[in-house]
Amino acid sequence: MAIDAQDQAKLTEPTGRGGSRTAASQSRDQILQAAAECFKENGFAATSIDDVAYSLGATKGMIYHHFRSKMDLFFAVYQRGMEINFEATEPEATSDARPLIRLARMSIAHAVALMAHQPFQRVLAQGVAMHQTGSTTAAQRDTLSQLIQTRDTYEELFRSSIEAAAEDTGVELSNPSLASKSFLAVLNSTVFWYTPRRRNATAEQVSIAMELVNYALRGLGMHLPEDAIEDWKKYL
Amino acid sequence: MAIDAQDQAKLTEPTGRGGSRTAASQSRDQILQAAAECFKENGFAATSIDDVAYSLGATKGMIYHHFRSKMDLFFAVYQRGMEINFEATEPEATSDARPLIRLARMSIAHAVALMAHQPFQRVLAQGVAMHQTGSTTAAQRDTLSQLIQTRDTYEELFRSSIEAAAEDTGVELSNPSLASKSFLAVLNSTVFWYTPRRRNATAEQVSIAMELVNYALRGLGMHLPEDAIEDWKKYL
DNA sequence: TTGACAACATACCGGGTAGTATGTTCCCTG
DNA sequence: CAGGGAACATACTACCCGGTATGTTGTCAA
Repeated sequence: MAIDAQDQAKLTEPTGRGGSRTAASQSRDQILQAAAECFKENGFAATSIDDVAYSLGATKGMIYHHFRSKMDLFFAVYQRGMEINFEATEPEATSDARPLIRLARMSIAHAVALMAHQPFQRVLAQGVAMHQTGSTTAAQRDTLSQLIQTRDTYEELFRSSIEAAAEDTGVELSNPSLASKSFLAVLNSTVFWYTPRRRNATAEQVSIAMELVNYALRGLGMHLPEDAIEDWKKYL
Repeated sequence: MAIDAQDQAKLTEPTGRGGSRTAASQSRDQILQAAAECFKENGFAATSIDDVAYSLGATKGMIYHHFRSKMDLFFAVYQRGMEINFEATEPEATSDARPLIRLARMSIAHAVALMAHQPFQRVLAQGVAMHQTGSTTAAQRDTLSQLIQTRDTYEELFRSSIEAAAEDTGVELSNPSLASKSFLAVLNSTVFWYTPRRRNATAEQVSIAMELVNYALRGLGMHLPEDAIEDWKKYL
């Protein structure tokens, strides 16, 4: 449902003058960005629609023109966050490099995306937390389950990559499930403490990401190969 | 302030018949437990005082008889969580074993305590998140800062232990701050996915804790020494 | 016996907020 | 140049919830 709206927005993008985006699509993006920021700041429950609208210099009516409910808005932000993650890691994940190289590159890309789009990533964390508990209506729980499943798929991507790398490098994983959970815990840890510096934040983010991946790989009994870093060195 | 009330409760504990606790102290503990559970389930903002009261089979008046405000209740739960952590790790932290052994034992104790008292630990995470943002009044922000400082002290305990172990084992930490953050991220990761099984959860928890510490230490370039495990083997 | 206080329950108030209903403006199409 | 709909703003409602004020019951000390 949310996907349809998104696709529709993309299809109608080239409308208007000079190839600029549709007003609707632009507004929607701005709302998502603002909502992500607000949800990150105060959490879903403590954020009012008026808060989001105010941060846009708009009113509640504008938000409800684009989203049916507060939950819908939250779901859209969540999905956008997942899109960001997939777009960041997919190019590396589908490459035909050696498993360890692939895993390392995926991980760095993931860690960098995490820091570059912090608000959305925090919403992802909140969404997972919401799912672990109870989120009111049955329909919402259904939608949320679908979104969580997307996230599970994403984690599965890492898990299989980890196992492939383990096999290729001859490493024995005593508990693959726990190992991949720990692995991702390290990569995702920046969500809780990282806040971007002034300018040239990219260099900082890449640097941190490399250190984290280095740590996470050592935890698995592997070592970060030089080949995996090369593409990122230009950002430092 | 909250400490005073707690100490007072402890001092008056031996009152009444048969050495049983004061009714007040007992009620307070029950409230803390129930509140931790509710905050864990739905988060601070989405949890109403009525929710907590209902889960106790009591009413709002009872809660407000023991706590001035919802924030006060939250702070008390937070502090109880910190007490749990300190009590779990302090015996190991102050031992005179070799640094690596000390670090390993502290870490296992910490990881086990985390799983054994999950609701409180999730409240800790929420408290940190609250502090990163803005939490209304100045007085609250003050109190919260104090509590966060307690947590910082706790993390510092680990960081110094990590550096001591690194020096003792001749390991070079390229970035000690990042390393300790990653280290704790692994230990704390269970908060987001672990839910206790039926009976004999302790064995499961100890098992998971050992695997996590194993991973976290390898990330630092160290290895979990056998001596550190022995005390825990009796739980398996 | 009394009265004073702890430990609650009940009743109530006021502010905030999700959601809706109804304007208003502007652009695009026929 | 209608007129219809998209893209909002304004106005309003109903409800939830934090906090308070007040009532009720049991206990214990004088």
